[in-house]
Parts: sequence; structure tokens; C-alpha cells
Amino acid sequence: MQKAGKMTTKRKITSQDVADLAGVSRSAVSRSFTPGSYVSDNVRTRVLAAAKELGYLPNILARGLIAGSSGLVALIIGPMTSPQDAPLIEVVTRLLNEKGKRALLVPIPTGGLADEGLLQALSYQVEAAIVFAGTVGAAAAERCTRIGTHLTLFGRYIGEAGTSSVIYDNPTSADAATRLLIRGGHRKIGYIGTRHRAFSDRERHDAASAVLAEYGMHFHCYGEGDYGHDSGFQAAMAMLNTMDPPDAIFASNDAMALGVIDAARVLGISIPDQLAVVGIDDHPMGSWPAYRLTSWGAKIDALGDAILRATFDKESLPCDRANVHMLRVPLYPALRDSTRRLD
Amino acid sequence: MQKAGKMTTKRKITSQDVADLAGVSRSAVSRSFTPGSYVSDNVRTRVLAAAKELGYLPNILARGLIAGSSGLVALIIGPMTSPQDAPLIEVVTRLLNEKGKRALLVPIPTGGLADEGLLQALSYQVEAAIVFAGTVGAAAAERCTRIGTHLTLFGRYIGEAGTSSVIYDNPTSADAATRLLIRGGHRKIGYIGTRHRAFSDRERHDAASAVLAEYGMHFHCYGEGDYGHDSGFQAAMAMLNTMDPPDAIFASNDAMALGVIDAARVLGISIPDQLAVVGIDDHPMGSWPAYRLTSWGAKIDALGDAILRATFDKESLPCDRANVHMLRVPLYPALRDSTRRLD
DNA sequence: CAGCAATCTGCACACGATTGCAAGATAACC
DNA sequence: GGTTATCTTGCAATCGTGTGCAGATTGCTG
Repeated sequence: MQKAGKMTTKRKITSQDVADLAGVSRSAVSRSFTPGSYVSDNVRTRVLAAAKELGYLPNILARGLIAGSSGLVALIIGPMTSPQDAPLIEVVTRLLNEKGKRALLVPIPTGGLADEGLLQALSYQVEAAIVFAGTVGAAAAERCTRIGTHLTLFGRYIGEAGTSSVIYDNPTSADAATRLLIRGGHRKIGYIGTRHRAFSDRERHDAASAVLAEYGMHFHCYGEGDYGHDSGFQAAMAMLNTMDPPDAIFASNDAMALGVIDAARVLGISIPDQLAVVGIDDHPMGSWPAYRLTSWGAKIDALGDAILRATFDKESLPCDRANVHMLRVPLYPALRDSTRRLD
Repeated sequence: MQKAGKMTTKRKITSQDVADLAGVSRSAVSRSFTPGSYVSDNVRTRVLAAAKELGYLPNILARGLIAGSSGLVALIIGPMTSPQDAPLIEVVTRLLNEKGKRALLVPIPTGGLADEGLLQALSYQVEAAIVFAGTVGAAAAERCTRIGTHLTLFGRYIGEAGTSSVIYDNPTSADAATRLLIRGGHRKIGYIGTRHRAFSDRERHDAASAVLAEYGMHFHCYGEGDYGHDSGFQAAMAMLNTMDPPDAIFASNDAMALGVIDAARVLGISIPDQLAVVGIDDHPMGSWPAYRLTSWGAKIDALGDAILRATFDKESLPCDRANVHMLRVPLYPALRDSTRRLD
């Protein structure tokens, strides 16, 4: 197998090598790989044959250096605890690839600022950055826009002009979820959200409260979680172990809603008769027989499309007064057995 | 806010700009950013001040061009259906970052070959590629090793010399799981695996069979799935709806095992008395009150360490006869209520 | 065969950074 | 002051590729 003398040279194969083998200049090699250039068929076939024999691949980084564009897009990610995160990252990566872009993954510490990660990404000449985790300081954001690196934020909003935010249509879905509970006859509705009202949580809570107010109601009780299953479980245990427990719980996301169902299971509370549960996310497990959770969720492909559109076609998006492009992603209901079936 | 005349020039800021502002040469700028170089404190402070004012960041791609190393490592990924995938990707990315490397995410079509993705990655001059999905053809693998790009495979094995494989210690854990069931008094043990016996599935199945053989037993019945929850559910429904159902089921992974538990729930079969269930993976949901699944799983940080070690320190790893470096990651038992408690 | 257009091709510079080399500046020593 | 030794600093080459420009070749027409 090993041809002596060839194994010794582990040098990288450049266009010069191909040119030498084909007996042409480097320019001819470059042009052979560029469609629409002036190259005779004779030369092109010779070059391609030589390239194939040598296993030549153009160095995209060098090409990007001269073109001024690296073809890289940064994805700023955190620990990815939610099971939705992973498929979304994959879809976005795939869509980027289809556009000829490549995804550079940049991790940031839990709950921290994305600023440092952003700077790292900028050093890699990324054309855009998509933020899935953490938050972005004004200075870092301004720096991005100044050098023309577009910033897309998923599920977050910063007031920096020129950025764009892709956000679930939380108000509409929270509105619908609340009305569903009310129409189901529930009057003691508890709410489990995050301690500091994360952006999505705030939107969901406020829309739900507005509906309750419309009926002259308030949330019956509150619980706090961290968007994780266990925290929903704990919060529900506390809520349900009182003299006057709720007859429905609106959880700000599905992971916590699943925790609520588990708490009910442990306490022997039947769902949905003694307790109705709704969540938002359409967590894949919500459809499993053990849970049957009513929820509102986005279609993942539409979500990916939205993120790419917000990144590469932001001009087509509406702006708010701070000159931030906003794209709301619709959430579709998945009505299951954790809520009463209405006629 | 906007200083007129500055907003118009969106040109990239290069070391030349910094040099001009600081009144030095480009070399001095470069040296100011390189610790241990001969630069006077005077110049260095002036350069750093100028860099800060201009918001200069070194272009790592250009630096890599000359150094011959991009600092990029390709992560070849598929659709990431399993909830373990995402945290693992994040951990590996984080560990890479700590080593000064960056992760380039390369998606490949479901179940397809990773070859095309690998070539894309090579064009980006990646220093190594870590394969989490798909399989790698011999030609592509040989090409990688020839140009010195190390190939690490996770949960897969190809016979190509110089590659390394990080693999769960399936035999040991499958052995332990089977003995647990036998010691629990189960004699009719069903097995749910994949149709074509994926690499891990084969190892698990064969080790379990060996233990059964030791006791003069065979698997009582077989089911086929695709490592997804639904397929486990379906397979279990078929198995349990017979005249002679199993009294225990060994599922080749946890997602399917959870499906088995759901099937039992639907059929009113009590766990673990009428049916014991074991899986392998230690899926996070296995610990939830709704499931309490006995399983064997790896510690994620150890897993990440193993992958990085296999990638950057493969010489320290044992080789098999095909000159492939192998690293087995131990799986630790999580004994829960889906199996009988032994004294 | 002259004249012109169309098609090829290679030279040389550009991209943004690093680094060996040599020359200049400063300090240290006799 | 002369001679080294030690720092500084800029010049220029380098990494691998793309491309404008000018010159060379070819084909076509009159």
C-alpha cells in the first residue's frame, strides 16, 4: 500500500503542485475551479485530472482572506439543556450549509455574557453571529454592527439598532392557552415562571395576566422555576400541598409543565379532572403517552427559516422604533389530554 | 452618537491601521500582541492603546494561513435526535475552546456518509475531525490521515489505520444489566435492538447473549426499533400482546426503554413486578418520577475528556491490530425502580 | 496576407498577518 | 572613547489563493 517516498512528504498540496503537474500556471488552476472563467477545455481537463490525482482541495480560508468573506457564521450556544436546542442547531447549520456558509460553534459559560465569545468569533471574521444563549452587551453589539457583522438574537431582545431578534409569538399563544383553561371551567389558575422573568417568560406571563384581567381574575398562585423539569416538579409540589390548591397550572415552558404532571402523579392528583396543565414549547416528550401535555410549539423548519431570514434578509423584516428587526415565529397548538376536551 | 465621516468607512481594521495610528510598523503591532517578543514597553502601550481605540482584532484566519494551522476542528453531526447529543456537543466545543481550538459544525444527511462533509471540512483546513454521525468511507479516511488531519469516531469503528474510536464500554454494561435481570428472577427476557445491529447495538446484544448462554438461556423474544422512543413503544406493544409475553425487556438504548415503560403503562402492566426494564445511556428522563428507569450511562465530562484525548493525545491510547486507537468509556449503573431491588 | 476580434495565459500584486534578518539605538564594560 | 552585548525596529519574504492587466495565440473576415 505505502509507496515509498510519498509517505514521507506530508506537506500540504497547493495549487502550485497541481499547476506543476498539469504544466500550467497557478492562475490556470484557480480559473479551472472558477466557473465562467476564460480557460480552454484542454487546460481545464488537464488541471482537474491533476487535482484529482493529487487530492487537491482549495484552501477556503486563503480564498476568504482575499475575498474578504470567510463564509463562517458564529452560533453562540450555552449548555443546551432543552431538547429543542439540539435539533434547532442542526437545522440552522444545515440551512447555512445550503447557502454555502459554515457554522462556527462558540460556547459561552452558563447564563453569562456572550460578549467574549462574540469577540472570539469576530477574530474569525464571521459574517454574522446568531445568539442562542447568554446576553449581549451594548458595547459588543455596537462593535458588531460597526464592522458589518450582523447580529441575530434568538428568543432575546436588545435595543441595539441594526440587530434582529427572532422571537416566539409568546403573547398569542399565552393568550390562547389562558382562554383554553378558562373555557375549561378553571378558575384557580397557578403560574410557574422564572425568578427574574426572562424575556419569553415575561411576555407569556403578561399576556396570560391580561386575559385573566379581562375576566376579572388574577393568577391564583405563583411558583418559581428555572425552566428545568425538576424545578417545575418542586414548584408544583409546593403549590399543590396547600389548603387551597390551584385547579390548573400554566407553566412557562414544557420542561416545567412535565415536572408538574410528574408532581401530580406522585400526589395522586388526576389530570385533567383535578388539575389541568398547559405549557409552551411543544417539547417532544409532551406527546408521549406518559404525559399527553397540551402545549403550543413552533415548527422547527419554519424556525430555522426565520433565523436565516433574520440574518441574511433582514431588510425584508419590519423594524421597531429602535431600528431593531423583529420576526415573530408562530406557535401552533397541540391539544392533548392534560386539558379538558372542549366541544 | 454618530460621528460623521466615521460611519461611512466600514472597512475592516487591519494591523496597518493600528500601526499608522501608533506611528510604528506593522511588525511592531504584531509583536505587541505576541507575548515574549522584543518590543519596548513604550511601543507596546502605544500600540495597545491604538488597537483599543480602533477596536482592532487580529484576523485569526490570516494568522492561521501563515502558521499552517487554522485552529479549527470539525464536528460532523447528524439530526441529533437523542437528548444526550446536544450536551455532548456543547462539552466538546467548550473543551476545544479551552485548548484554543474552535469547533466547525458540519451537518450530514440522515444516516448518510460523512465523506462529503469531511471534504468540506478539509477545505477549511481543520486540524482534526470528530465524527458523531454517519459513517466514513475508507477513501475519505485515508485522505484525512494522508494530510495529517486526525479522525476521531464516536460510537463507531472503521478499520482505517491512524484513526481513533471512542466507544462506550458496551460489553461490560450489557453484561451487568443481563446479570441484574437474571438475579432478579427473570427468565423470559426480550431484547429490543436495531434492525441492522448498529455497532453499539451489536456489542450490547452479543455481550448480553453471552451471559444468557452462560445460564443455558436465550433471549425469549426480539423486537426491532430505530433508537427512538416511538419505535420502542411499538416493539414493546407487539411483544407484550402475545400469549407468552416476556417478564423483562432489555432495550438497547434508553429512548426505546422509556417507550417500553410507556407501553406497559398503556397496557396496565406493572413495573417491575410483571415486567422489568433496563436500558443503556442513562437518558436524563430516566430519573424522572414517571419512569425510574434502571440504566447504565457515561459521565458526560469524562466522555468529553475521552474524545479530546483520542483526538489530540492518541499516542497515549492502546492500539488494536489494525493500528486503530481505541478508548472505551466506562458506563456507570443507575439502579432505579424499573428493576427489582436486590438485597 | 493584413487586420481585427475573441479567446487564453501568465505575471505580478493583493488579502492580513508572522517572522528571520540586518541595521540602528542604547547600555555596559574596559 | 572604543568595543561588545543587549534591545528595538523596520524591511521584506511568506502562507495559499484570486484577479486585473497586458501580451500571446487563435480564428475569422476581407
